[in-house]
Amino acid sequence: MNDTRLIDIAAALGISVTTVSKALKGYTDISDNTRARVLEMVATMNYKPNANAVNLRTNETKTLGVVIPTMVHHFFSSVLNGIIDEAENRGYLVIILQSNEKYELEKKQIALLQQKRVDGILISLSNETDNFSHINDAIKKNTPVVLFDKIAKLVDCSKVIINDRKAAYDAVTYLINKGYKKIAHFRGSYTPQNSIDRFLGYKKALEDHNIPYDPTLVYLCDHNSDFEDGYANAQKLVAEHKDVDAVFAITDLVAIGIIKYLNDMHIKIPEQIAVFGFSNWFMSTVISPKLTTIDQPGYDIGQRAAAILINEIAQIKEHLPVIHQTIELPTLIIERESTIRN
Amino acid sequence: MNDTRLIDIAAALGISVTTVSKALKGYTDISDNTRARVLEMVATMNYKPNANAVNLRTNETKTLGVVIPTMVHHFFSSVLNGIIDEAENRGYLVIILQSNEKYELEKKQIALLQQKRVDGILISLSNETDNFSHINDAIKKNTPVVLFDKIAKLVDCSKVIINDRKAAYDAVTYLINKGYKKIAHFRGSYTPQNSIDRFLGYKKALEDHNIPYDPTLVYLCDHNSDFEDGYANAQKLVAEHKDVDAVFAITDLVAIGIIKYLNDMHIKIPEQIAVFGFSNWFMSTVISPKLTTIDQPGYDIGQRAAAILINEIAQIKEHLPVIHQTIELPTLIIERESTIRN
DNA sequence: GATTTAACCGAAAACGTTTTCGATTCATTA
DNA sequence: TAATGAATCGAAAACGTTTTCGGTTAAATC
Repeated sequence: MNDTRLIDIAAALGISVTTVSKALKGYTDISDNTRARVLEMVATMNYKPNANAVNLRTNETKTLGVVIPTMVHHFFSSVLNGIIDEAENRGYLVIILQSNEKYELEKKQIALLQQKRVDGILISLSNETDNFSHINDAIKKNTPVVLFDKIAKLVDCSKVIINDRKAAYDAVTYLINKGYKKIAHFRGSYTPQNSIDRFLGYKKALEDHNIPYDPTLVYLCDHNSDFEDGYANAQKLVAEHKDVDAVFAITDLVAIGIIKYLNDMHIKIPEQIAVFGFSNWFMSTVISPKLTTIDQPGYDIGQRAAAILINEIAQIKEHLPVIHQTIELPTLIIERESTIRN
Repeated sequence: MNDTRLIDIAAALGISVTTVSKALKGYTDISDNTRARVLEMVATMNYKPNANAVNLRTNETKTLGVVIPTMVHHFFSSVLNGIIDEAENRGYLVIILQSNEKYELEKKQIALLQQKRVDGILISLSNETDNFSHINDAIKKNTPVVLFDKIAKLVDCSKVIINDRKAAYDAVTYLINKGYKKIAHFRGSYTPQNSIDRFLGYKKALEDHNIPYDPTLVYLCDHNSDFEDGYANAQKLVAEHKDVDAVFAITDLVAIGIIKYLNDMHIKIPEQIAVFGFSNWFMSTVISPKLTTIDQPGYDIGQRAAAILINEIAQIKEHLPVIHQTIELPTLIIERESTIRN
């Protein structure tokens, strides 16, 4: 345990701890000569500041907290990637916690992060969460929060999202323009905003193109596994609606469940039923047929969210007013085999 | 910023900071009465200890550092899941850093973690890493390290791995027993231990079953994308060896690249060529045909690695001798369509 | 009644920084 | 020559805890 401290290099140089500290922090009342000597000794003694002492004194940790529903998920791991990169570039480290889609756990994780005194928190809400007092509590205590992906409009903080409603609208419009007449929607549970928005986009697109909205064409996927939800509901769909010719799924995984079932039943995609996903997972290029989907820029979302958070941290530190912003990142239709009829 | 401190609740109760602290830490020289009063006041004033002050005083951070090649990867996100769960259960938080398979970055990340004074470090080595001084340096400075998955035998620390050689041996033996005669191997780059071991397992299985080892049947996949490596090398394989009837791939992703190419060429799997993967990603149940593979218990690996690390931290703290252990987690053949001939 | 013992509490130091404020030196100016 | 100013440096307090060690009270023992 050869941790050299400020006092050690001060002793080695025969000067005071104050001078050493000041030399390192760029104070102007230190001569170039001593500064050079300090720098040299720091290098030879391999001095690294004790982060705990610095944190205690400066009252910041240079650490960000992240709470996501689950980490084993292509989209979220992409987001994390963006967060970690941006944070590291700006001198922050990242602590990651999972909510497992549970409200109580999400609440506990945020409390943990506050106790660790992270400088800011990034959250994608759990599906269960419909009470935001734990978030507001953190904000009130001066810990800036940025919401991403699964957000709540009611919370007063910055947000980074995609326009789920528009993306869904575009997807369904695409299907309509391709000539599909009877389009089903496999939706997610009722609380998450993006689940609601994608449904609304679906409905709006139908209405704008004079296709009557039929609630029996909407299937709810709110069990544990998106994949199995897709598979099971595809079975119901085929049984209940002989004449359906396309499905817009809330998730690639749901879509892949659908494809799986249709393949198993030897129902031709897209000749008999077309499938449209959402997220553009890697997997969707590998499945057969390749899945048409919406590209959701996970890395960018993470990166932007971290950037905004770090800026707000800086503003709070300088007692500047912080203006919350909501950033909407563009999505793209990725057209592949599952919707292209010859 | 209403952070209540020890001194605040001491003042509210008219007692000393010492007494409050002791009451909270279970010292026996505090009366039941005052302890109760302290506990109550702590609750009403919502006191949370300042982690930085505690860390400085106790010289520990209750934080673990993790360095992995990449986070956007099913196996590694599973491992992280296991690490985070175990850590949280034992009162630790986790800082995650990526090496992007670069030695220099890996080195930098470890230095960062040391500076943050994490209590221990978990690493899966980058493919580039063939010098381990940065790891040994951390160990020498009394920061325990546990290696997992991509390890180096030369480093003196605990390790959690699977028996790659045996798993590969089992896979190839399975193929041989199924009647496959000419089995190719798509291997990984030359430095990582598990790449080497899987290759050796492949070779040994052939030899033990009197099948001559043919180096031209071994294809190197060491580019950026496993998937594309698999696809490209499958093309070469089919061109160069008309009579190959099975491939053992180092990764599911490589295997899926192979499947993709064979599907594109309308080469029947497994009738013409069987494919065997490695890792049991979720994706392998979704591809068509479903992929036979080796199940690699990512979550368990992470959990065990974290558990060992935390135990070693405790032992070091109590000045007990720590005995490094290497844990080998069992793997399983998951038989699916890509190798089952009718 | 004097002494020991047990029960309970607090003063103070320590962890390693950062930062304020004052002190010292030396050259410069009136 | 005395006063001013610039250039350097250091003492000390502070951040919020934990822990050692000693002190005080009251009950128990001789």
